[in-house]
Amino acid sequence: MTKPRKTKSVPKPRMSPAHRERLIVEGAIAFFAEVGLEGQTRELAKRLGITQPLLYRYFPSKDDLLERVYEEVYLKRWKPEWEALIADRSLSIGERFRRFEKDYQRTIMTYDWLRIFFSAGLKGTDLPGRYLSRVRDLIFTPVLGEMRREFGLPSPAQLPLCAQEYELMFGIHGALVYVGIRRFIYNLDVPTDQNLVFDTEMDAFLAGVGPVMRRLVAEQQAVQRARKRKS
Amino acid sequence: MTKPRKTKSVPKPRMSPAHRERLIVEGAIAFFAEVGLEGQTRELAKRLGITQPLLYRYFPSKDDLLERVYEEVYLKRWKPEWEALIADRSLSIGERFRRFEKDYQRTIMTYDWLRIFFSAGLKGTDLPGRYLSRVRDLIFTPVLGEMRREFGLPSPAQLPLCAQEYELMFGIHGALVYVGIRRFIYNLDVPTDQNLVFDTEMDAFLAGVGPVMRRLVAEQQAVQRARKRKS
DNA sequence: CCGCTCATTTATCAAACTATAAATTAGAGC
DNA sequence: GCTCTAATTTATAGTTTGATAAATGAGCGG
Repeated sequence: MTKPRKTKSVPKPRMSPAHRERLIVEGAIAFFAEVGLEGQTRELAKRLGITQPLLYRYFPSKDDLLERVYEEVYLKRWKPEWEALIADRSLSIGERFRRFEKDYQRTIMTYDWLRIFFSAGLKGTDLPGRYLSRVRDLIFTPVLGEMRREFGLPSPAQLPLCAQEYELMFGIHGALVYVGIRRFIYNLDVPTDQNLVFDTEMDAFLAGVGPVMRRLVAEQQAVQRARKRKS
Repeated sequence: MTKPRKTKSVPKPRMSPAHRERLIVEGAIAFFAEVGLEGQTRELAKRLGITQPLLYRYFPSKDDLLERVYEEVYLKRWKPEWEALIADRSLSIGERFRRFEKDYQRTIMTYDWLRIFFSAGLKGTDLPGRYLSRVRDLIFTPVLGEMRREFGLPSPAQLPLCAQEYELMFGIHGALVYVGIRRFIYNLDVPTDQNLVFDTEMDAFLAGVGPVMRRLVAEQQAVQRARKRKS
């Protein structure tokens, strides 16, 4: 048992604005992830051990604080090295994609990342849209191009990537994210060995993607030829 | 332009409790799906064209109304015929599973179903957990059993289904649900031809699942043999 | 150790929240 | 038509919300 302190004895260290701001942002990430974006500023302040009006000295409004949270969680955690990895032809595209998804999933599969992402989506924010556009343009598009190459199929320049091919990418991506959804959104137990789950999913995907892409390309080419014949 | 009505001329049909209750429940489903479960009873009443206290004549509290919404959307939309379909050996298990997922996804891939499901999950409700347990026990378990059979692998009675095999099922399931997530939670455009997307995903899954299950079973058997040798 | 800056708190507002009690009135049964 | 049940509204209590203004006091520079 600790010695009883004098009343009101809690030490109140005065902080530099920079330090206090960091504490608020980090506290806000944990707080809004847990209770949702409708969480109340009073409750957040209580958890931070400060008063609620102090929040408004650092952020003009609750929405501004939320913007800052998005920036911190989604923009700052994006790794430019991912794009380089995809382009590295010293590995097979299957292996490159496997390594990318492994690190990517490790990055996003957190309580904070997933719960705030879904809360923002439900709220109607354009955050998920902007974020997934980036994934599609910077990752999926080059991956599909490399797969076309490795399977001996026409390059995207010769035969544009079709929606179905993108859906294949979103499919495996979604299958992997779904593990995190079950864990952090649905509060379910998922197998402890995430790597094993990951590899199993990825094996099944890589085993199936080649034949399906071949078929899709063949269908596209048939459409093209039919069109040419007509004109 | 319509003729100006007399003031207060809006006709106020008095409804039977049963009818009014239906209107409230259906309005509540649409309302909470759109604005989230924190949506306010006043706003809901306004949309229904009734006053807010009237809601409390039909439901003792907001939480009771929400419970009713869950029941209506999740329990009432479950189709017992799904379980029969899976058991029907006049079709290959691949075809049975394809047909199940096609109808299942058509059932759940709605604005209401998905958005309320995720809101409830974020809120901490056990709804997603209970619901997915049902899917696992009534669908995934028999499907995996049938697949073992069709691939000439040991039955689940001989060699229990392992977590990895369940993850394969959750994987394809998640890949398909992810289409709905992108559409209704993230507010993104997804390809208009849902059936084509669906078939592409399912083709890739069915092409890959056989080999992977064989490998998983072989690994399990190796573990079993090693254990037997030890004892 | 004095004074001033500014980090932080107290006090408070106006609006919006769930929920309840009492007053109203539509409409079925006679 | 009269009456009475109950569907519905008005009025309102009691909290809680995001946000602001004014008061306080910690701690640095001198």
